[in-house]
Amino acid sequence: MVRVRFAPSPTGLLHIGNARMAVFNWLFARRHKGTFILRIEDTDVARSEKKYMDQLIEDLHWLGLTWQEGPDTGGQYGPYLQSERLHIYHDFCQRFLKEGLAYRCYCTPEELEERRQIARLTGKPPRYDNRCRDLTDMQKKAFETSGLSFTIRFKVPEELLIFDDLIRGTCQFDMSLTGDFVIMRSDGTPSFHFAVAVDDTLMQITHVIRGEDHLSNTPCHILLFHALNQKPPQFAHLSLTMGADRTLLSKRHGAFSISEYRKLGYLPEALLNYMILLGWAPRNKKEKFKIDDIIDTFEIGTMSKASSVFDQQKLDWLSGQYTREADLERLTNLAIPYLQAAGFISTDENKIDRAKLRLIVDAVRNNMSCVSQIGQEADIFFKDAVVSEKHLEFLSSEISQSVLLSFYGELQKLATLSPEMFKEAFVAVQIETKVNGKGLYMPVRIALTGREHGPELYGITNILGIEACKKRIERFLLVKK
RNA sequence: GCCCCCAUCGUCUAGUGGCCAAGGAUGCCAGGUUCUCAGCCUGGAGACAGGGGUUCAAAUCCCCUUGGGGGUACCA
Repeated sequence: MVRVRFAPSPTGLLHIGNARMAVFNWLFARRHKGTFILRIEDTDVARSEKKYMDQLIEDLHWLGLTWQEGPDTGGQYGPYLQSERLHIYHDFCQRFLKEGLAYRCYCTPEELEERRQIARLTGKPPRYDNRCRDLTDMQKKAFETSGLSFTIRFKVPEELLIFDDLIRGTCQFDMSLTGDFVIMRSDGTPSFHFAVAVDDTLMQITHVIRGEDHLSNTPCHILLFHALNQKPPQFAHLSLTMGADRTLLSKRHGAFSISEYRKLGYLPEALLNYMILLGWAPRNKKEKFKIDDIIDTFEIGTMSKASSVFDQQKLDWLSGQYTREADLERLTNLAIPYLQAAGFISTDENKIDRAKLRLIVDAVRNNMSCVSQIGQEADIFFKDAVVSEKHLEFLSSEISQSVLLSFYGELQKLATLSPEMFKEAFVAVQIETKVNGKGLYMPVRIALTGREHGPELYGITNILGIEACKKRIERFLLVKK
């Protein structure tokens, strides 16, 4: 039975890079019909906040991920908040101490820092020198009575540690370069390494899927698993995601938190699809897919070993694809808040003409890669054209005037204006004025929208309705009929 | 400095010794779609980091160099 976990620290908003790790854990669990667990690593009380945890859960759910065990869903291996597991780490630590696997270290952070500096300057590995490992009873007693605070360190054997990574193959580390590491901080909270090993053991994790940044922590964790009499899980270290400047993706690169993308109106399935594309390629080469399409062919071992650059343009392309195919009712609902914020429609849901809104959304969806762009695309339907000096001059020309006048004449013959009627009317205008192509459409387009670009004209007129069209044209008729 | 990981078009990738004078996607450029932008369709430019080996044969295996990334904490 496969059991995997995503174990974030609630110290900030969930980022694309981190979310991607969650996605692949989830994907792996689904692929192997296993259990996906959410565990919150909040032992760093100074930086952890409840609001980030809540946001994290919301973001993960929004992406469409679900877990079988977690702080919100419960489960038989809980609690799933490390801050509620402190006594567990404490007990294991006592056992380590009793069994001689760990010891108290009285070195102060300042001393350690100084020794690190010296090691670096002399070209030696900056490891802890294990000096508290073999204190004499006299020395121990002296430290005890002095009241100095202490950490607990794990005794690292000087051996060559070899392990197999599902993505990277065989990895080996010379542990003589590592030095005894801290498992309990002086404030009694566990270090990351210790908490992870204890929890992964107790929660019976079978596969640890995480970022490559943890690769060099892995030997330490394996040592701890051994000390816990636990067979280490299988490891899979995924390559990391970078920004355009090839540095690790971070806040500096812009809007990369999941909630930011949500606010921008990206569809979750598009984001999810894109995140999977980073580091993995579907066998059938179809880059736009539903999870169900790929779930049977997903093999974690085929993932890219090289880190990848996050490409906003490609995300926008994919997102545009999804936006074009999305259910119109859903898209319309998503668009409403943006149109309200722009002041284009009523904040009272009951006063919204939904039928008309659907037409508008449908008319402009081709030009959008995310829903927040609806405002700048759809404003032409809600306010009269603001015409520039240059356009005014264009509309005043003899040809433009003849087209506008002719079109206006056609409108007056009609009671309504369907796309078909519009096309017929334009044929009539074309015959009457002998103008065609750009010269024919552009005066009408600019008079109606104030822009040279936009959706198909017959769609615009259909949505505006005949009266509004007449009114907008009238503004630019120099000789009123 | 020390340790580890990595290296195919700008970007994401296919490629696991012959099917590769390297395929797809995105982005870019051009043409088409007899209104524009977008969309869609067609075409184009664009890469095996460099050097040594191994082999009849190397993008693929080995070594070195270079480049990138990560770690090196009482952060996770």
